[in-house]
Amino acid sequence: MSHMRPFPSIVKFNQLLHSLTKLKHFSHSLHLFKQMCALRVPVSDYTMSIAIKCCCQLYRTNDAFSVLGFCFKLSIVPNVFIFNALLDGLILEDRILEAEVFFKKLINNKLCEPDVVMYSTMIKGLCKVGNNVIAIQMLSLMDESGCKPNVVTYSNIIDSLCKDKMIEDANKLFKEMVFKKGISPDVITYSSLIDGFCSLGRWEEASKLLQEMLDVGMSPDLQTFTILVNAFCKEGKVEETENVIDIMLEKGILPDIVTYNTLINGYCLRGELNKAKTNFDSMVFRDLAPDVVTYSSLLNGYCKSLKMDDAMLLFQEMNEKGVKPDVVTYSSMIQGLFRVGRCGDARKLFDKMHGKCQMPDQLTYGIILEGLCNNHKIEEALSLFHLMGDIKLNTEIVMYTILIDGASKCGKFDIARLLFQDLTDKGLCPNVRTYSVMISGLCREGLVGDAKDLFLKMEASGCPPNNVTYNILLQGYLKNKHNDDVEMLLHEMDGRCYSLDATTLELLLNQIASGLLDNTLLELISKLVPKELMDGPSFTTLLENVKK
DNA sequence: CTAGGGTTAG
Repeated sequence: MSHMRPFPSIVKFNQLLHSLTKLKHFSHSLHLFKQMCALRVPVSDYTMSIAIKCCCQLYRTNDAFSVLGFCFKLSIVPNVFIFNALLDGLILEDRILEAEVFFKKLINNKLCEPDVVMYSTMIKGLCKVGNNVIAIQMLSLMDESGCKPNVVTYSNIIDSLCKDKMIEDANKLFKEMVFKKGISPDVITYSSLIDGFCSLGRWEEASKLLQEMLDVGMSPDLQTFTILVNAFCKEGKVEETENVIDIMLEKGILPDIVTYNTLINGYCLRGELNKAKTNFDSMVFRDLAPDVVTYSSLLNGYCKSLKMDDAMLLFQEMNEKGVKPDVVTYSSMIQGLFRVGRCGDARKLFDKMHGKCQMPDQLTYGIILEGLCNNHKIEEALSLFHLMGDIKLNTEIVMYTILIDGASKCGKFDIARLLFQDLTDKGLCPNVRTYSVMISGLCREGLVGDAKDLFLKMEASGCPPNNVTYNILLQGYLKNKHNDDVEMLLHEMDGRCYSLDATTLELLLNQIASGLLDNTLLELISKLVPKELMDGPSFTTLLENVKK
């Protein structure tokens, strides 16, 4: 095309760039764009919108704005597609404040009339930074300014609410969309809600939605099925998981790499390593190449089960296959090695990740601090902590909590106490975990009175104890024979609708059995036992209907 | 020849 004179129509060039962009070959597309400019091909506004989109998708939004400047030079008037791409780029880079300023500037300077896509993009950005309330305000704002929201606008907010576990609000908005606005939900809206309900274990409602979809003749797609697979195998519902896969295949929908990764990860989290490995093998058999997520998930499964030799072999295999381990992979491996006491090997891998330019992040450092503490290397952990510098920004309290827990578990409660004092002096606020870990440490030392004082201080400090804190203190009372306090705490837990964890329950029952605790407590205790995981048959029956 | 929403890993 570049050798033809005159040049082919710009439409032909645009089609070419468009195809590359659709295939996500953004840099190639940009490369061609640059060549076109060098050849002085008369580019159009559409060409510019593609170039700008490519920059944005490559996280080079600043460059995209340079291209916008180039538009003015060429006397190309930027259109709403160009502005939307730029807005989306800012949001992709989490530059929400700049996005808002840009959005307002476009409106105030009448550079373009915001359309439903622009509003939806802005709403997506607000949701992304956790500003659901403002997002909902913008929803009514757009309505007032005569721009009708559509199913995408609503789905953006609904999904965000679901992710924040605000499922009731999501459901309310869903109803508003359907009944007040007459906008029909599509497969994406349903999938978001189903995922929301599933992740809260609310199977009944999830299945009702799935049924509703089927009733209106809408078929779940690959992503909907992947959502169901994710929910089922994370819960250990093996039969249901396999059922979903079978149904997918019957409907001619083939699992993709994400579906397999989801399966493998889900099984690994349940310790079902054989199932995970079987799925790993079958994805290879189906000609899907495992990626870094696949390997990291399976490897994490091995690490969590302390099968470090298998993990090492897999780590080797991924390197041989040319799949580059990333910070997640290394962190999993390091955690596993620490857990089996192979501190030297953990250290080697830590050095290696630096060598491969995979920089440890906050989670990695947390894993290492915990690993060092669990292997009685408190001093090393402390010096690493002091060397960490900026990396611990925003997570310093997390690191402190790990160290406090580690020190007191090693019997060095004096260090734990110093650390707790230190963080307070620095003006850091202990969170519920910090307090819980401290209370646990105090109880371990037999200082139940101090533990109780700290427990009471939590409420006053605006950081009320949670279910875990209660269980920790209760265990402290039980182990230190503070039986008078036990009953009171149980009543409080009942009042707060808290429940006993397995360890605390066992401790309670043992003490009752051995006569250390009064058996009249049994009635109260039974109220605090969490409901069994609901294995209602409804989901299974429903899956049968999906087949039809 | 145009744009925006849902699924996976430490």
